[in-house]
Amino acid sequence: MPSPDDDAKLKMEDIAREAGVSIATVSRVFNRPGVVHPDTLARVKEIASRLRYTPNLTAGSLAGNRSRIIAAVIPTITNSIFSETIDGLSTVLTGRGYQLLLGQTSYRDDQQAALIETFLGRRVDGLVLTGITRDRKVRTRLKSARIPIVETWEFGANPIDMLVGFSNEKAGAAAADYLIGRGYARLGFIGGSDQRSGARLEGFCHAVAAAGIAPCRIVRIPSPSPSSVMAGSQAIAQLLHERPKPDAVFCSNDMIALGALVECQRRGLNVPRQLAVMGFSDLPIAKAVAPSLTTVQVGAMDIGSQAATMLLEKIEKGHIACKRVDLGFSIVARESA
Amino acid sequence: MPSPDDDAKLKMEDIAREAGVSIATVSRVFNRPGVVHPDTLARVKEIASRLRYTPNLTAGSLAGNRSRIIAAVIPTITNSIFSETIDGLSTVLTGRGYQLLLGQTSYRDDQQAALIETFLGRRVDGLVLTGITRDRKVRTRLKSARIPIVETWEFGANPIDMLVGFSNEKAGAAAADYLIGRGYARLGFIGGSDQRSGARLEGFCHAVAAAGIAPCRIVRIPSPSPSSVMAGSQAIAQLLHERPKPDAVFCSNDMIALGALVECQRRGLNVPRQLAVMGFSDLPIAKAVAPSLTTVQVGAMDIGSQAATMLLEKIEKGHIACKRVDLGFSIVARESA
DNA sequence: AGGCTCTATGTAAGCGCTTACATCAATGGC
DNA sequence: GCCATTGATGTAAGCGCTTACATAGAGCCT
Repeated sequence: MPSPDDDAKLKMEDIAREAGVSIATVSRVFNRPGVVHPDTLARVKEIASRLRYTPNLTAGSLAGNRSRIIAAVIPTITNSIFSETIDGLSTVLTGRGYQLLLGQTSYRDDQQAALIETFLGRRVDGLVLTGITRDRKVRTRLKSARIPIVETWEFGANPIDMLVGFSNEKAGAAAADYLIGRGYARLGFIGGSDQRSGARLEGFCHAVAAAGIAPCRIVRIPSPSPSSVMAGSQAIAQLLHERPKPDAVFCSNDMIALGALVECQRRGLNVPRQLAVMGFSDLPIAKAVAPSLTTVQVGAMDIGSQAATMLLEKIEKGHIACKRVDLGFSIVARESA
Repeated sequence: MPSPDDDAKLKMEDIAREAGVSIATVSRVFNRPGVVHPDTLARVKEIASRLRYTPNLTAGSLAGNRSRIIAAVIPTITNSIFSETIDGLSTVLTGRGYQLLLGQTSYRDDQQAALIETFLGRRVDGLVLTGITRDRKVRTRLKSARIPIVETWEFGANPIDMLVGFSNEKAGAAAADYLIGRGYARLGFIGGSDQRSGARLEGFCHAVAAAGIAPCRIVRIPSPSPSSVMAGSQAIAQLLHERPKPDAVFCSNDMIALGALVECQRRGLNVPRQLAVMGFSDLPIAKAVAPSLTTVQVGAMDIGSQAATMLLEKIEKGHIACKRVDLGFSIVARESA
């Protein structure tokens, strides 16, 4: 009968003894295999795997002052756009030997600050934040932490460190311009109440004003919403009460737009003839519904992979050529608008 | 001009010196505030916050042999059912002072094994796995790791440690029985090719056979599918070629069902009159679409929160009363079937 | 042969905490 | 008044690694 927890308390020392080398050499085998003699390398590896030894990464982190952990702070993972970003992040990180620590804020600033504090205490090697952090105190704290940080999902002038995203304002304006260009003249907007939806709304309204048409009708949904789809249906119902009725509506995400679509169908309204509906983010579902959803494509997953790539470059090289990446957006014209 | 990274290298020693106490006392202030004198407690806390001291959790983990990190391994975060589970997990863990390390397998067993190995090296306090692990080697490794482990999304007899889920087979059978009870007699099945979808299919087919009706038509979608919705549309198209045509179809998740719904709508087929469609998991969207989706409700988020709760109980008390929790499922009858 | 350089490995000093145990003063029972 | 008890704090030994520096041998040049 083998010891019940043989591998549990195995340490480098045990491998070193067995292989007749020093602890340092075993450490090198795992961290810089290139510098150890091929024979030694093979022997140590063989012994380690035979004994089922797994290096204690916590000890390694402490001694090496490098955790190989990246933390990401997002509003909520249940919003598909953020899970896409996390997917992109996670895939790149895992491929490069890093792990992902995940925190959700539920759109609450105090939660965000608390999570950041914990992650800094954990001595993560890098941090991915959703949106641009505006809180002065948090910004200061983050800057003095001196670790690579990427802010995402927005684009602006003064990131804490690095930035990957796009201009939500321009995207909102582009959506308005697209609708106006298609001949719609009574535009509605349905959006969340977070910062980024706000920016889209702003851009949207500016473009509407610039085109000299009537100001748009607005419905905003409280941020931690149980179901965006349902909220979208309700919001469109509200918008349809207005006179004159809107002939097109821009929704600040695809799920809301989907809710709008469904509600139109339920009321027998033809989309886009009687009401055009436009979404935002181009989730896989946008292309699959009928009528397919005209939307603004923003590469949610790319934001994640790009953020990971930048973080790793900065961590490993110590500096990075381009701190701000504008991934842009594009209008995907489909059937709904 | 303040030191540029004043808080970066602050340690307990600095706080202890400033407060005129020993390091041990500072440690107690953070870990067992109850045992230190109220005056001392207040003084140390004040100094720590004034100096912006954050304890190094990595050092704490090493010394205390407790990381306060739980790792979760899921196939992919982009599948809503798993992001709901992660949401449940994350919310409970954060509320109790734990962090979540996330890993995606993309439905690949080698990836799963590699992730588990890394997480064990990280000395996580607990592990959440998706599905029941069948690989002998991995099971052995996991058992000898002697940390609390919860397997999820299935229910069976011999978990590695703990288990929270439901019987996919019974759920599949229940879906078949429901459809049969509603008078449908030519049943189709569309599902993923993972273990759990397989179990649902099995239950479904058994129930169909038991009812003495014709065996069901089956379409299986390769597992890492870019879009379940699209795949659902394509699969239903395939199924509609069969003769006699199915009069009802059970989809192993709501997104596939949604794709089926859309395709029916596109072809002008009335749901449920010409074809009944039933989903699985009861995502928020199921209730919101038109026709609303009849589905099997399984509490994806509850699986996460329950897993977290069990893990923490076992970690903190050392044992747990009930190692296997069957969350069950229920049929939610709506318009589509 | 002496002195270089280069490669492979060993030595040992931490990394910043936690915690068992020791200490000491105050308290209370008898 | 003495001793046992309790509460608050200090002492110091690690936790399991990484890494700067030291060492030793091999190969090469002059």
